[in-house]
Amino acid sequence: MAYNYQYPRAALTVDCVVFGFDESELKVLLIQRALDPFKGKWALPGGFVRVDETLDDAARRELAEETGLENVFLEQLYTFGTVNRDPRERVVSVAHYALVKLTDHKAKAATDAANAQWFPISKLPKLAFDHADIVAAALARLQGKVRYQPIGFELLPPKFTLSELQHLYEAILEAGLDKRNFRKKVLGFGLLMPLKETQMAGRHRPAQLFRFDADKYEKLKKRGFNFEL
Amino acid sequence: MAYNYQYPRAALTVDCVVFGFDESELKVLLIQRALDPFKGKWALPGGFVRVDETLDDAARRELAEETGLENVFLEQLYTFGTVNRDPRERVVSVAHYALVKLTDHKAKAATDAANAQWFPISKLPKLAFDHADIVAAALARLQGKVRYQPIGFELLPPKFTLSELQHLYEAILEAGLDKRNFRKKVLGFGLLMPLKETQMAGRHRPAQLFRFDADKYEKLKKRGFNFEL
DNA sequence: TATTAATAGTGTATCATTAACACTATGTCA
DNA sequence: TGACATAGTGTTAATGATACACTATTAATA
Repeated sequence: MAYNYQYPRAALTVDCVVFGFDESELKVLLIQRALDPFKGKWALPGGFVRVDETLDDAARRELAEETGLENVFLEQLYTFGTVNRDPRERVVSVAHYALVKLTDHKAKAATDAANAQWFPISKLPKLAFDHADIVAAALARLQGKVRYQPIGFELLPPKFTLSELQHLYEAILEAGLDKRNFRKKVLGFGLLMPLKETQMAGRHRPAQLFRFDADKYEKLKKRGFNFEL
Repeated sequence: MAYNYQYPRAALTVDCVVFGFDESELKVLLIQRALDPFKGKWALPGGFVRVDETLDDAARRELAEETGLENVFLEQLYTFGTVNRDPRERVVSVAHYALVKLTDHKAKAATDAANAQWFPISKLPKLAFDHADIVAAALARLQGKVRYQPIGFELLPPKFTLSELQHLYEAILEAGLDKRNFRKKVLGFGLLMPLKETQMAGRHRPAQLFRFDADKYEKLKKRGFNFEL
């Protein structure tokens, strides 16, 4: 690898596909652009990487600045580097995806991120740049990952019912799941702790609440345990 | 996303983990560095991304320049962006991994890439920068990918025996496989075409040669066929 | 207070897949 | 022609996946 300063450099950004789950729908958080190009268009939250921060740090900083979100599940997805992604100059973007609990975010949404809005994944508006490609890649990754890693819990509140969990998986995988088989499988992992509370909701039988045991998950993961759905 | 030219920019490179397979061993192609830092140390082939080429193009160009390899299987792996990867300045590297048929490469090795050398994955020298991390990530990816996509053929000559294929998978997965179950499974995919030739090798029964049917694979892949090992 | 509506919760039987296992076949070389 | 080295081949048992239907509990209402 030779060093060479004579060439112009690409600009480096991070973009984030933020997933949330609410009312049986998978949603994505978008920002309305204030400046050209694509002024007024919806886009992914993101921005420039500073020379003194890692890619992960940059993604978290932009997320906090533009949406008020902090301490979320965040992973690098893919780096998008086609030459004309940006109409002005060469910009390479390291895309990430994040999973957030919508319940946490709702309070902050009004304050920090007036121009941020959740859209159902099936009804996204036209997006700026190649952001539609990035969302597609993120969804594919989420669908793949959810099959063998229990990351779905990042999208649910700390206490949830098995029905809510099943609806989440059905929304992500875009497929119906058998109730009995689903419960058998997820309870079999031993990562769901039943709480003493139940969730009362309207005119029907209340449901058992569970929480996800993250400590136990970490221990089992280290032993190479398999969480394939 | 706001544009801002006032900050210094990170330099952007690509690096490639090139895998090969020979004599029952998985190998990685390394370059001996001619310049400081890490002068004389072994490193991954790679270099700067130009403003008028995609990341994929950059990786292929560097591979051709430094190792003489062309038309190889190449995929983006992960982008490494810790702040002090490079002792001189901020450098973000988009890592790729490549799979090559060693038989193809051997002829070229002497001419194009005098300072390139294959190392068994289990006996790598100390590497420059964070290249050891990159190799580890590439190996993990290869091990994961090989379970559900028939990419192993990229590492074998066009004609190969089932024993060679099994040894390859054993080398990648670092695990022994049952001969009968392995043959049953891979032949069951219907992607291996038996040739009329056999491979004579030394003092034992000659083995049936096969070739991988890439066209058939593409067709089945589009229909969502599952190639899980 | 009996009925209805709405979701929670539960078990079994069949089918498909995976895992374990050992011997015969065919060539070369001494 | 016997020894050696690798190729090639099926069956059984265990495990995991799939398909499937009814009862239980609550709130609302008649």
